[in-house]
Amino acid sequence: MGAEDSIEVTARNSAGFDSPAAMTADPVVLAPLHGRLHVLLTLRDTPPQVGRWALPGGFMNPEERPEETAQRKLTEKTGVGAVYLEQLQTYAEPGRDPRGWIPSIAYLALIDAAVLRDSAAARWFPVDELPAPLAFDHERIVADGVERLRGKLWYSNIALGLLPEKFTMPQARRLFEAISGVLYEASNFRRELEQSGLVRSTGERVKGVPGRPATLYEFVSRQPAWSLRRSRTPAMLGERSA
Amino acid sequence: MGAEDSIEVTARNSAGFDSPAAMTADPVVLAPLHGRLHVLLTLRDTPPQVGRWALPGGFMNPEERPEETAQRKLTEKTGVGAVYLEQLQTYAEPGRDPRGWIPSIAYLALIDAAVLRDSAAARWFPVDELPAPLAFDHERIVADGVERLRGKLWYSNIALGLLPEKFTMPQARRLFEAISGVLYEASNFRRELEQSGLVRSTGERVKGVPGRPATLYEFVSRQPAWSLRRSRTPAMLGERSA
DNA sequence: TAAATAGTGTCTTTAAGACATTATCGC
DNA sequence: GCGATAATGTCTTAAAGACACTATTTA
Repeated sequence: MGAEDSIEVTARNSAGFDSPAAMTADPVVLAPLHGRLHVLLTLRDTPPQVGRWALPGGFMNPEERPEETAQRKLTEKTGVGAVYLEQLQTYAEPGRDPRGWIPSIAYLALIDAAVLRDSAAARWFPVDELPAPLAFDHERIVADGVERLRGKLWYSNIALGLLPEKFTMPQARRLFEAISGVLYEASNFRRELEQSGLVRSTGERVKGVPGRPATLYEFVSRQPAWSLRRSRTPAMLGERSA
Repeated sequence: MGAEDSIEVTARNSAGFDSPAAMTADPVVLAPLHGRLHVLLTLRDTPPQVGRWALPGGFMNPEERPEETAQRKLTEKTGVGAVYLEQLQTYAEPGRDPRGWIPSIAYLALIDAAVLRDSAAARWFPVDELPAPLAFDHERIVADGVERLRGKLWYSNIALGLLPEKFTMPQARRLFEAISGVLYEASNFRRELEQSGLVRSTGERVKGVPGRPATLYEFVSRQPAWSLRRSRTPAMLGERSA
């Protein structure tokens, strides 16, 4: 306490009960850079915890949908919007913020690495080399965000939005490798992505590079939330009749 | 507005900004009953939306961890604790609560059907036959909870906590069927559960029932969050070296 | 013995890891 | 031609659906 007492914030509602002092939206902004998964952090320059790296979040307000707040804060820091945004979890442990009762809704946000621009306000860190300690409980939030992305990698098309309009198979593979931290066998990777039906060859080829030129692929559709890994569905047995 | 204006609640923090008027924890309490998945709802008896069925939630406070609030509210309504509790999502759309800015943290809670007791304050409804309309956005929250449970059914041991100390294979199978709404082929189901290593035969048998007596099984361990479905892991290719 | 339910065995399809081989580029 | 990289083909293992058949109880 002591020094941080001065910044404590409290709130009461008009019925006379305690209410949250505020609520923040904190996006875990992830992007693959140099073959590794990175997270965007900002250096805190106002109390509390000045000098620590933190998620690029901000306070919410009653008129804005929480996703919009997360998206807006993110655009303020990076100049670009997220390719993908989904709610992670809400962190509301007592004492997580020294200022008082301030729950945080965390978001998983993916950014297209191609449109990234450097920013004085923010820096990218490899997710497995964070500058410890992070502000508040942000270390745990980053870990949860990374876990969510890796968990959904093969069960949705979540990562495909990070690829450019046209891309090659090795390019897609390296993206998946950067996200998951695992190496995939090239021909098997190709087979799975082709069989998914999500992509289609354009017939064009990359040129000017050493080695056999790679074929360019494009997306059949950019619809969100498809499943890559299919499993067989029962034929004889089916939905239980209500 | 009009009639509901009278119950509007607002809050400001000591820094002079709007703050949430309150925050609620709303558990989606699920249990298999009579072979179907049911959800626990309470009838609202105070404004707003008196007479509508709602999730058995309540207001949070700054001193309590949000899971504790959810667990406590649940015990108040049912007399028992949850076998399983995990955070679902936070709902904070503007206007979701006519009283003002009141976000809700929703939880997925599973209750052991064997210890259920009837309660005047709450009733069980099949998840596909809800009394429409539910209060607030609770219909959507219930749907999200059911989806989460079904999604995790085969990728965790989440459902096994709903079985008694000793159980038979057909019993376990009917539980999975009640949750997923899908029928499983008996011998394949047995194979998967046996191969998972999560359960072990006790050698005992059920008696006094028509038909061949079923063998009783027990859990090897009750540790949470195991994975049932295993997939092969790459042998030659492995973790990327940092 | 008949009906009912539990349990075993096995055939088949297919997802997916491993890896040898071939193709096509720049230099 | 040579090194580099992409693409194809195929062998193998194992997960899992389908289903015929056997076993053991009550009535």
